Amino acid sequence: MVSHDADKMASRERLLVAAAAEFAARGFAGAKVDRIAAKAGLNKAMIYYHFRNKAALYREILAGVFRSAANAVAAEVRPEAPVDDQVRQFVRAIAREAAGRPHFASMWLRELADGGTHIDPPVLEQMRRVLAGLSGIIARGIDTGDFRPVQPLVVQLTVVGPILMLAASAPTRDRLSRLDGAFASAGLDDLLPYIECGAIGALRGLTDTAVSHASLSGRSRT
Amino acid sequence: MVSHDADKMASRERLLVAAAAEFAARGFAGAKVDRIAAKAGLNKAMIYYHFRNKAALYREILAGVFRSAANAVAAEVRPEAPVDDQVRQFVRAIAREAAGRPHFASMWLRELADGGTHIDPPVLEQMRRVLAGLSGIIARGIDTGDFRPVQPLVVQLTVVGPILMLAASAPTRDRLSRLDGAFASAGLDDLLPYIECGAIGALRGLTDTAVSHASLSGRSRT
DNA sequence: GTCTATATTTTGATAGAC
DNA sequence: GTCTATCAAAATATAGAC
Repeated sequence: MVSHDADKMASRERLLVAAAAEFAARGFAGAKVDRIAAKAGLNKAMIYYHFRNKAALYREILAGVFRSAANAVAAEVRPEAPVDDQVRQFVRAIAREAAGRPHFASMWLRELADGGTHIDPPVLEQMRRVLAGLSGIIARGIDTGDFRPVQPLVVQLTVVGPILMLAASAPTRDRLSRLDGAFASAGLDDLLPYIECGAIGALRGLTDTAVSHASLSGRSRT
Repeated sequence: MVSHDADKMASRERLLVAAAAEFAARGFAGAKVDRIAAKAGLNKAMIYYHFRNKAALYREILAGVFRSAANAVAAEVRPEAPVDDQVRQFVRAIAREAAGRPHFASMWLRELADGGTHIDPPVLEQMRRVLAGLSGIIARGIDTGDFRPVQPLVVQLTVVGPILMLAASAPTRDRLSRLDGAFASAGLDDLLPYIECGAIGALRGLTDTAVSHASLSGRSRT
């Protein structure tokens, strides 16, 4: 975190910030190095002075996004707290990332849609840490007899999915709300209680709706 | 649905199929017209014979994706069924789209990340229909006294979000599962009961976790 | 309806002066 | 460290023959 080369860091950091905005808004292919440089108030050549190429710049940003998320989960979840609270802490950690880092949601969603093309070992390691944090919560909840066994990935999808969609859709909904008010009316404050309620309820098994899904079983892994 | 010009439709349809795959896998900017033409076994110029340009082709596919989803919801949800079942029918309609149309999830997620750049009135109308279907279910559930008032958009995010993430992440998880088994182990069969359980539980208000979220209230609409 | 050939722009990347 | 100038490749789109 401490800057070794204050001179170098200044422009490098500006490029990272500008690139994060550009990549999040337009994706890897849609992002243009000229635009990144302009947004950073620097020349295009500076990108290639600080980074090997466009892909390397993207990877560095992607790793930072997931590292920050993994750190947030690790810092916010208290293993000694009641398991219900741990779930809320996990949800809140993700929500805080989504709210505080405008690029977080878009970059995660894009990476999925792209088929994880840019996921290298450093990025993978951070994704692992996020999922591991949640796995620990569930394991402790099973230990205390509060939760039933559920695949951590399933819980992660149901928690992270809605948060990412809400955050990423904010610009779209703002634009669309002028045409149809139904799209506008939601913030994290509305969503989080609902997510927590659903997640904890499903983990405790309060509602048992695991009935016939025969009609879909043939296509479950497409 | 019936083809007027059998000759014309053949190549046009092949282009639409090829383009859907290309756009879903690489996004609008990442997709290349040369690749679309090659995948359709046609010449690049044929794209401009059948469509005004790349953007028009994309818009037509996007409208089809959402129209199909809206139709599925309208067809599958039975307003006279018990409200719990209606929720399951909605979930299943979305899940069937995600499972049966490989491009469905990626295109929706990308459109969000892109800030809805390509959403024109026809597309918007179909998005409206999906949300309206869910709004109706909730309204009927409130009428019968089974559900409490919740913003339809919030419910849609919690239902659709996880399904899209699961479907879109399938290729990524397949690739990553060789490195870490925790990413692989989930299909729609695992996810759907969990989503239904969570959604119905939250709609009925079985678990009340709507406690203090003061720490986030300041950043809820960022 | 379908293809070849080509015009035009855009874009990622580099060489080299300062 | 930063910029100017420029290259080479790629990509969208069109004109026109068949």
